[in-house]
Amino acid sequence: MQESKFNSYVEKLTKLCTSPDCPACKSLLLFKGKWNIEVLFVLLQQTTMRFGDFKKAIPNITNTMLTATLRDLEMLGVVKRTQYNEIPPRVEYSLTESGMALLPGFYEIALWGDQYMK
Amino acid sequence: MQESKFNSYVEKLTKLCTSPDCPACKSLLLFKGKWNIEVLFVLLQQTTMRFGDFKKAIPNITNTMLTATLRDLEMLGVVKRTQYNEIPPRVEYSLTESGMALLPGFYEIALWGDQYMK
DNA sequence: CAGTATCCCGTCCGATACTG
DNA sequence: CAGTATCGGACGGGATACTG
Repeated sequence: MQESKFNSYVEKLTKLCTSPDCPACKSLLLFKGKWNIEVLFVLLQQTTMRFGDFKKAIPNITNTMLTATLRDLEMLGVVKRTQYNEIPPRVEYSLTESGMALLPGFYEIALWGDQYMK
Repeated sequence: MQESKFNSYVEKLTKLCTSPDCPACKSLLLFKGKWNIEVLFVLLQQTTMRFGDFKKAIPNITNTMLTATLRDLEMLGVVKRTQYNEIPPRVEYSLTESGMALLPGFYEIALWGDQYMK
């Protein structure tokens, strides 16, 4: 990476991140939970999923952790929960606009990993 | 974000992330430690820093955590540690090529936060 | 200056059992 | 089906004191 490009990125990033609790830095909350990214990732590829679908896609996750993670992602505004009042109950999870907008950033980070984490 | 663009991103990302322990997904290790990103961020803006500089820049961090974080980032290959055998001892930390290459991804994520985490 | 060495505590998280 | 409730252990991380 050439120096001028690097410096221009640093400058832009510095302008964005004015303090550890600025909106830009809050995006790190996404990475906090142990399961957040994995849950988000399977949802990215599925458009809409139910509780049981997540459990099938991520066999190691427990009920407790899956619930907590989904609630967390809902609070963060990246996942939408839709409940249908039927018997048996049906609940569907999908990405919000904000959730979809994460994709370019995730891809960039994943690309980096693919290059440098071999 | 339009659907075709979204789908093309999903496809590219899926190709990259074949399993939870593929190189691409290993990039998440960067976000694991509580202080990793903050340490990395101050280093981005400084090119080279010493132990004491970090402590000044991040007042709340303890010796233990700073050491552990720097070691972790060194293991991940994003930070380089250079020790000069002088009295008093001098140690300098700087970014590696791989560390600098993180910048575009970080910026993308920060941009997202700035837009959606208000 | 640049760290170790200990001690200790809170929370995260897993396992299991139960429910509307 | 889609969760809650409860318990207990492991581990991340803080505070303090010490060292080559």
